[in-house]
Amino acid sequence: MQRKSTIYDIAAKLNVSVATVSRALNDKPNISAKTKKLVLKTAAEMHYEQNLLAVALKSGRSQNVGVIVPRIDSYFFSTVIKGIEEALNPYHYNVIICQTYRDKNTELTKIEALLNSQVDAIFISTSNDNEAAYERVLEKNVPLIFFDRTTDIETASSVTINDFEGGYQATKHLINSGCKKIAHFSGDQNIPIFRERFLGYRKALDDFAIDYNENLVIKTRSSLEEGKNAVKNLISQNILPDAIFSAIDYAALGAIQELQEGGYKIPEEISVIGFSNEPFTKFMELSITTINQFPLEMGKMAAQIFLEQLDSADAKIIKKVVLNPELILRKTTKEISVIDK
Amino acid sequence: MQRKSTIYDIAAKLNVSVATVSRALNDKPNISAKTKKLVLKTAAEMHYEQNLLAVALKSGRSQNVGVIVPRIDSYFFSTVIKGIEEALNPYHYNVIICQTYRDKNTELTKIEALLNSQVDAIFISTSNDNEAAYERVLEKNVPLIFFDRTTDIETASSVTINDFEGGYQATKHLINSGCKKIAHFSGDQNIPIFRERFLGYRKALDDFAIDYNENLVIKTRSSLEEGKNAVKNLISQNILPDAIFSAIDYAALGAIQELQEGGYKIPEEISVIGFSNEPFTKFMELSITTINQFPLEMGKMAAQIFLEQLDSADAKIIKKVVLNPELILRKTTKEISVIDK
DNA sequence: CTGTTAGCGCGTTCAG
DNA sequence: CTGAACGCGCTAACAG
Repeated sequence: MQRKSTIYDIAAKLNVSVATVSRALNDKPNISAKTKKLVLKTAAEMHYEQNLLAVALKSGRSQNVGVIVPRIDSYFFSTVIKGIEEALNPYHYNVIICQTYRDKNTELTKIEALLNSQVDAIFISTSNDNEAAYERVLEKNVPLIFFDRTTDIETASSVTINDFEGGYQATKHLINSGCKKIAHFSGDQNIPIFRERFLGYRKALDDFAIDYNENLVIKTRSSLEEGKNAVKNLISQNILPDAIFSAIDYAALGAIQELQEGGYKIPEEISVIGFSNEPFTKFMELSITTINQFPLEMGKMAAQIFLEQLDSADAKIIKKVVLNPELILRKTTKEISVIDK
Repeated sequence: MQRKSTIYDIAAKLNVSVATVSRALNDKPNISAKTKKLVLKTAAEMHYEQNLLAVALKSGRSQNVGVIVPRIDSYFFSTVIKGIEEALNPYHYNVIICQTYRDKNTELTKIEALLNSQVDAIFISTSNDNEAAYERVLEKNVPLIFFDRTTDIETASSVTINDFEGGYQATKHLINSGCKKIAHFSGDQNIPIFRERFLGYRKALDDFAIDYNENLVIKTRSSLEEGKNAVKNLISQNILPDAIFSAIDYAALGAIQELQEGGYKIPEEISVIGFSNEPFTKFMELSITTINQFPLEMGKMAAQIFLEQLDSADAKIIKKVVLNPELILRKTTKEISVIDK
């Protein structure tokens, strides 16, 4: 194989110094047009390519950023990553992806690994509260940007959606379309985003003077099965509602399937709203009403914050961006029958 | 902020040389247990962390690999990447992702960028034939592993699925379940994988003595709309078949929706098979029969090949792995009515 | 306008 | 067992 050529090789060949070569290659001043042209020409001939590793070591900037997510094979996360990649691409950043599977220790390991790799920023969707590690990242002055889920750290930027508002909008729509007994399939209430969706649900009930019934709130994890079980649960208790707001699309799908098997008409007898706008919600014969979390925009926004922090030198600006979710009306809910207040 | 501590800092503090520190940190021989312990202790106290950039520059290995895909927000690609990440994780490699949007020039740019970043390997799913660039990668002795789609380059490894076999299996199943007039929604026939699927379809027809009718082959791109249009096309020509083998899941879905709107019974009147096992195919009320391409395994296998090449030092071994696809039977096809030959 | 040289942080000969 | 010194490839400060 042919060894990679360096600026020394081309300097030797031309009998000039490496500084001159560097100047020519990097379009720096203080060099005659003639020698510059010559350097550029022979560099091309020798198939010279800059070793970014050396540049990184010298400059202290690796032009790599790390993105930490639970998993990458999910529409939401891969789309956020897409957004980050697209926004950072013009600035020649590479994005390194890390999966944690929601494991606290794995998350910790990945953060350390990225730090060791000298990434210029870390984007993270966490549910693990590795506060100490986040502080360490910040201490080293590498920008830390939370997305989707965030923590209480004041000094880190974040991009999230207003989950409370999402829960509120979903519930309000069900009420406005005539539903009066609304169940909620909640995620793990220890996780802030699910807590917020639940609180939005509560608030909407309050605002429209509908009594809260805790028996109608069922904790479900992100799976089709849990949605089915939740419906079975309601049926067995003989408290089937006229609407379900599921904080998780997959659980909404399970609920719909279970209801259809039971012969219930959707949305006439029971309306269903999911959350996240997973691709399948659009493709169903009975497409599912759900909440758009704008993952692409979320990724781009997060990248944008990082870029702004770069510009502002050391006066690091913290931004807490909260995106507004969007209710996407489809076939599992009825038309609005009440004037929107 | 506190500056990152280096081996010089800890050497100074202990009044030893950096060589000693390095030896202690890297568990090398020729060092007394006592000083080693001391170094390790103070390194921890000073929150020392290895700068992988320096290690990389020194060793010539960055511990980064690049993965180039058309887009990352697709189930297939994100799952392949997941497989690569999981397989390489234990060996402390980071994976850098690049998107090309199938643009030839973007692909070229990304390859160069990865090379400049000194990645230890490049994994790529291409449809662009940047042969010259691939050769350059190989010349620099960085392993190049194609997955999903490959080229004719002899000296690069690849992991693909047997698309011909996939097309054959799908068509054969339709025939065995009693279908006699089978349409094919093909992708772009200039792309090898689609060409192969088509050829598998042809071969199955031949093997079972069914006449080939080119009017039943319709070129569709990867979208729901194109599947709908293809069905409309067949109906308008009055040559509606009793089965459709679509080389693309999305087109299969479009076909199903159009057929259902037209009041046709699936699979009784018309069977449909897709290709790729996109997540939505499983979730539909009428779940879609399709072909599993084993993306996770594909990623892991590709990573495995890279690891093997590392072990074998310079005697680089080329591997061309072809995975066998799997027919996943669901509700859009009928039971087998004929003994499988 | 050009060349010399000193690091960036680390691993690794080679002496001792 | 330990230390001095070099080099990975590049940029930048300083001299000329």
